[in-house]
Amino acid sequence: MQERYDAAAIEEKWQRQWEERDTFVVREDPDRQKYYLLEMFPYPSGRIHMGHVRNYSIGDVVARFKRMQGLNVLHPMGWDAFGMPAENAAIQHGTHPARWTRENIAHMRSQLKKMGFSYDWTREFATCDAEYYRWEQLIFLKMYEKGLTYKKSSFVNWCEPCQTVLANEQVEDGRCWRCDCEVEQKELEQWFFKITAYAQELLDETFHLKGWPEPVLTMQRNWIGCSTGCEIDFAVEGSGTVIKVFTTRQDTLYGATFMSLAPEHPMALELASAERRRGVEAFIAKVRRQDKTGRASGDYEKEGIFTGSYCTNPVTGDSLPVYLANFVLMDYGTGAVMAVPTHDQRDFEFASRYGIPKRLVIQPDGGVLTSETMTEAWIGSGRLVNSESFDGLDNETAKEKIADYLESRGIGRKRVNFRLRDWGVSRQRYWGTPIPILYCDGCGTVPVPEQQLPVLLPQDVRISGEGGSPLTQHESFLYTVCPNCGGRARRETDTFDTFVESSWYFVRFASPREHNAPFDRVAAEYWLPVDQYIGGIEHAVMHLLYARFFTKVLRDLDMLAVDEPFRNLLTQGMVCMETRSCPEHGWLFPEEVEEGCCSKCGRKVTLGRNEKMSKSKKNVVDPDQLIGRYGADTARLFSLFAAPPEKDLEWNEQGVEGCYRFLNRVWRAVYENMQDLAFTETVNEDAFAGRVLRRHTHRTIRKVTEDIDGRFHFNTAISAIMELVNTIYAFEAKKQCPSALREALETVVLLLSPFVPHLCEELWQLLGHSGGLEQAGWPNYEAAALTEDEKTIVVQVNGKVRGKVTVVADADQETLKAAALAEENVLRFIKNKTVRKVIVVPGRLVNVVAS
RNA sequence: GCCCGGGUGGCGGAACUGGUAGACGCAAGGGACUUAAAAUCCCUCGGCUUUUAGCUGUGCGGGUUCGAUUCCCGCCCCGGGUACCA
Repeated sequence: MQERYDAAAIEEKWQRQWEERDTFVVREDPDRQKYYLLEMFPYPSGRIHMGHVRNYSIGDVVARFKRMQGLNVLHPMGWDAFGMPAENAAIQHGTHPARWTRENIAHMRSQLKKMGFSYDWTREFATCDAEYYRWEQLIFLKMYEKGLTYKKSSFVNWCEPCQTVLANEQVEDGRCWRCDCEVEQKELEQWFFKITAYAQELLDETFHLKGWPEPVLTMQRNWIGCSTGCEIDFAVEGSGTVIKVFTTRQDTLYGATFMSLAPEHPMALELASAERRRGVEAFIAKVRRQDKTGRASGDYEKEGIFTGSYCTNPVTGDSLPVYLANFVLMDYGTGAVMAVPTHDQRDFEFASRYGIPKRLVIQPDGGVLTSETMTEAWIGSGRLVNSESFDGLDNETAKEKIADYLESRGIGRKRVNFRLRDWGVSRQRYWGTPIPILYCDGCGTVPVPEQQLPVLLPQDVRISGEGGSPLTQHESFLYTVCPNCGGRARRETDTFDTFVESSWYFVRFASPREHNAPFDRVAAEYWLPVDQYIGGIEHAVMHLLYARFFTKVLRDLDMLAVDEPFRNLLTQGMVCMETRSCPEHGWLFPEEVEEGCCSKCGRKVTLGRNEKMSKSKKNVVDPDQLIGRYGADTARLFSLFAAPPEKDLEWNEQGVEGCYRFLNRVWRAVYENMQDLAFTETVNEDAFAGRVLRRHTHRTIRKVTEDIDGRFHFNTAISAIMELVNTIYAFEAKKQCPSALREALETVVLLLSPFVPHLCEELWQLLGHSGGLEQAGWPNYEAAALTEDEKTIVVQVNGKVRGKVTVVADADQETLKAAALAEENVLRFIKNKTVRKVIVVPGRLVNVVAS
């Protein structure tokens, strides 16, 4: 055995062995318990960053742990390869998105391999493979047949000078990130998935996903946003039309004194009176210039305009002015809100601003509110007033009674409304899955026949960033023959939202080479659902909700008998690092800073706050350098030791140093004890020292097993192993207790192996085992080895620690109490006081209450 | 704005169900070994004080409790998401 720990040599050796022996290649085996472990696959941005290292290190610990426990572990990896950055790179550097993406994948694959992650690489695929996206097109066609996808118009961010649609992140303060021109809202016909048809089921199932973090479920419930209320008809005066509103506060209907509509409401213009029309048009145009995100998040001042029309409050008969208001969104409810200034704060402010009357209809218990003296809306409960026959009812009862009354009169109906909107999947972009639809002058919208799939994304395009998607100008792609009438047809040029690819990739991994269908049903039903899914908290709602939706769609298309895709979910925090900037050169990479100064100009560098690592702010650490200097095992260990998975992780180079030192310490612990381990005969094994070491060994097995399994407290698991290593170093009775020493060392190697597999495989072999770690299996602790003879109990007086007593481990309450009251320092504190009460927590503490 | 988290020494974090606050590691200081350095090993390490001990301390202000980092109420700050970044 070599004296020095040589990470590079060991890692290369074992990575080669794993590859040559297909160690992590799996297939379905009905006789073995399966375990499907999945980490969110990466976008191939160029190089892996510490967020990936962390995510995939976490996953690999679980994969290796479960394998050691004897499970049949599926642990695949692939690439979420369509998306905007590839197009941005094409615009900036002229590289074709396909080439850019393939090169990035090649580099990132080699980086992941150097980390020693235990993937079944035979299952790898990229979503930009036609062999993948063709099946996505097929699923779309099946959804189309079933009426789960449809077209409607909706608004997009539009930059007129660039002639292109902008993503929300490309809009900065309402301006285009490239040309800095004002962004406007443009109406386009777009494809949607009917996720709202699944709103109730998606919501109901959140109450059964026991393996998901509660905050994620809460976020999904709030996102789906189920509310029960009424749809109420308000007749427009002097016309035969009605405005339908949705409200959850029908108990305040008698207090409705105006109506507010979204500026995009289809009736907005027709309601404008002749003399107000120009003002209304100007207002609508103004709101269109406000970007969607900003409007929804209340960045803009709340304002509105009177249309000149009135509608009738169906219960009071009062005439209500109809306004357009920028804070009313067409996407929610009916796009029209009955406004009750006295009981809704937004309406209160709006009414005050525009001089609209207020009418109090709910009086809080014991309160004496009047509409004239109110300074804010009363949104709490109370009894109805000014509401005719409903006066005196508490408002919750009134909700029910008024809903019944509206239904009986035919002017309203009870309704459940979801905040969740249908999923718009059209993107006016090149680098995505083509939507398999044709438009024929004679036949209209025609789905591409299944046997003509895939609709291949053409490669011969130039991407300029101007004039929209190059597909709209690609003649041979654009024009084809209508399968119905044989006439000329034009292809859909929109591509899918990339969330569509990530909504079913976990199913494809079960049979990634299947050539006749999206997946092999038997394989998929063997592996699914995913037993443990691991990824960033930023995906808590959208990706995870879409994936759940898709799984249910596949089920209803009779393709897969699975209701929920992910049994257990772990959401990890961000990896952060401080930012650095130079007054001359802007953001700087860490390696561009020398002794606090910019390496380019020598100016003093300003340190910024800690932020999520991102290429744009250059606060990134390249794992390659880390692996080069310390090895993959150290990089893995540090990313796991520095913080628990769900918390944000702040980068700190010195912590890495410590982890590297620890691995050296483990290496030396084996190296230096090799001689002593050679003694196999048991000499005086019952010695007290040996029993103490064994107790620590078995306590560590229990602790590490509990920390890994289900709780993912890797940082404390590693701490516990460090403590055992410290104990081994301090263990003096090596010659007397060689088998206790061997047991302790081998336990360290086994427990540490999911974290630092290369080092541990090597040490396991050096310790004389030929079978490898997976064959060795995960150790079990012996309950008998854990028993203690004595325990130290804390004694408090009035809740403050005043002493400690050592008693036999199973001491009863009376013994504890007596020992506590006899403790010297405790006596000092209860002198001249009366003992009122003594609280005994067995095995922990005694608290003497005295006054 | 709305929804979801988080805030503990010089730093990362620990304390699992209300029961010793600061495990483990980093940094720092002191010492040993060495011609020297690296590596390694040992000791100290929240603050304050009258230092075998006491007071104080988990973002801030209250509350519940024998006892609160943990539970409740009200604030402040930071992070994530907010439907076209993935």
